[in-house]
Amino acid sequence: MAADPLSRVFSALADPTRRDMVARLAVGDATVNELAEPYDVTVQAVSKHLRVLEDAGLVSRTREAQRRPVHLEAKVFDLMTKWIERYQRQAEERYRRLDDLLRSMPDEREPSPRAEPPETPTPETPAPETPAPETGALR
Amino acid sequence: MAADPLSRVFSALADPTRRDMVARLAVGDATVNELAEPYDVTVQAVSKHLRVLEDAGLVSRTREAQRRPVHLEAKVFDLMTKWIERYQRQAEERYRRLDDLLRSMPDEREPSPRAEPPETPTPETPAPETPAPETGALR
DNA sequence: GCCGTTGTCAACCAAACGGTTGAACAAGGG
DNA sequence: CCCTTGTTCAACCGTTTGGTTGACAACGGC
Repeated sequence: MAADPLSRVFSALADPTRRDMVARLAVGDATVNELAEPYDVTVQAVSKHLRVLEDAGLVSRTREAQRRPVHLEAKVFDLMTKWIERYQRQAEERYRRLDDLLRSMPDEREPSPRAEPPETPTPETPAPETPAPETGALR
Repeated sequence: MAADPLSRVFSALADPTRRDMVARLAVGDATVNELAEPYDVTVQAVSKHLRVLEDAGLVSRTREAQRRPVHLEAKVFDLMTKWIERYQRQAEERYRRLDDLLRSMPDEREPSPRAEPPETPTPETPAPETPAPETGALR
């Protein structure tokens, strides 16, 4: 079972059935049987999927008589969006910088449209991962 | 190999090593060997990871002599953020509606903090998946 | 022209995944 | 009190995944 939370969330949403269940749960809480109804898999399989979603923190279950209503825990999404936005922004920023550079020295034999940011030709950059945020990433 | 693009992207980012490589590539393009250097796995393993990222559309490789510079294709992130935001919004909206309802009829024996949206008690909702966007999603 | 560098392909392996069936557990309702 | 309903646990099975080693293709430098 993937140790770090971010991996768990991404991994949980990597399955179309599970994404589908999240979509259903965004409409409202549901029981396991209700969730299983649209699919031609057994209830046990759905239960397993829910466990994955629960481990990822995307879903919570409360007991209510013999039923176990499943509830979408939407705030976990933030984990992903934060991660994604960081690198999206960073990539855009880099592109902008490169663009500026190419514009500022237009005679230099340009190294091809997509290249390293010149001030960091290809050095170590041993810890590219964001210092804290990423889980155990960097292993 | 996961058929739908969204699954491929989520799945590609479900691995910490691959997320790490994306983080590295946000800084600037890199060759396979450069990417492999921080890890104690073989170059072949890194090559495999890159293939996964490439299949997900997160990365592109161009030939440059015997080197194969890897480039981050940041716009694929939009696929995920769009999906996530939809359900995040939907869940918030639902919560707001439920909240309003509870406030508007304060005497009714409340069914417990988290429950179905009353106007949709637990009907079929046979196709919870977003009609178009999902799996065939944007594709 | 060969050699070293860079990267991929192929075959293999252990572990994880998504699914199944069958049994068990939990809580009401007759 | 048993029986039905709802859900999970356990064992098993085929496929996928992340990793390995070994061979080989492509190219540039000397």
